[in-house]
Amino acid sequence: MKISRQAMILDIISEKDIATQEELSEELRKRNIKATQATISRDSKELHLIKTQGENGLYR
Amino acid sequence: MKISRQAMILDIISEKDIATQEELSEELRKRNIKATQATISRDSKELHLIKTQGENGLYR
DNA sequence: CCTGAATAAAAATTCAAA
DNA sequence: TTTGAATTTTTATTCAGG
Repeated sequence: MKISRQAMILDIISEKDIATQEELSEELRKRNIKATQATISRDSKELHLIKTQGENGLYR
Repeated sequence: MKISRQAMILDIISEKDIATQEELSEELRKRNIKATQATISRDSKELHLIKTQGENGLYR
């Protein structure tokens, strides 16, 4: 379900250093949520996530 | 020169809606500053620019 | 309306080279 | 140390389909 996946995404990036949507997909999978990069791209947009620049390029 | 190009980048994005590094390259060229996407990518990192998400995806 | 697979588009990086 | 050209990687979008 979309809402819970997006909530989980926010949870993940608040706890871990995530630099790509693929990494996010992997973390979701560990939590038994299956989502492709395409879906995460759409989620990122809806959640207004941004990739910080500078050394690491993490999602926030 | 790097410093003035980066200053110009900040100036451009404060005035115009810029969504891609190619657009930025074009705007620079209009101002007689030649820089490829690769260079702008590096500048973006140094300047800590971010792409906002949501409808437009502008640089800030 | 939501999603995945495939693809396109954009951004980051590598590899000379100045 | 900075850059461009080429390439790789990442992200956005298109195009079905559920």
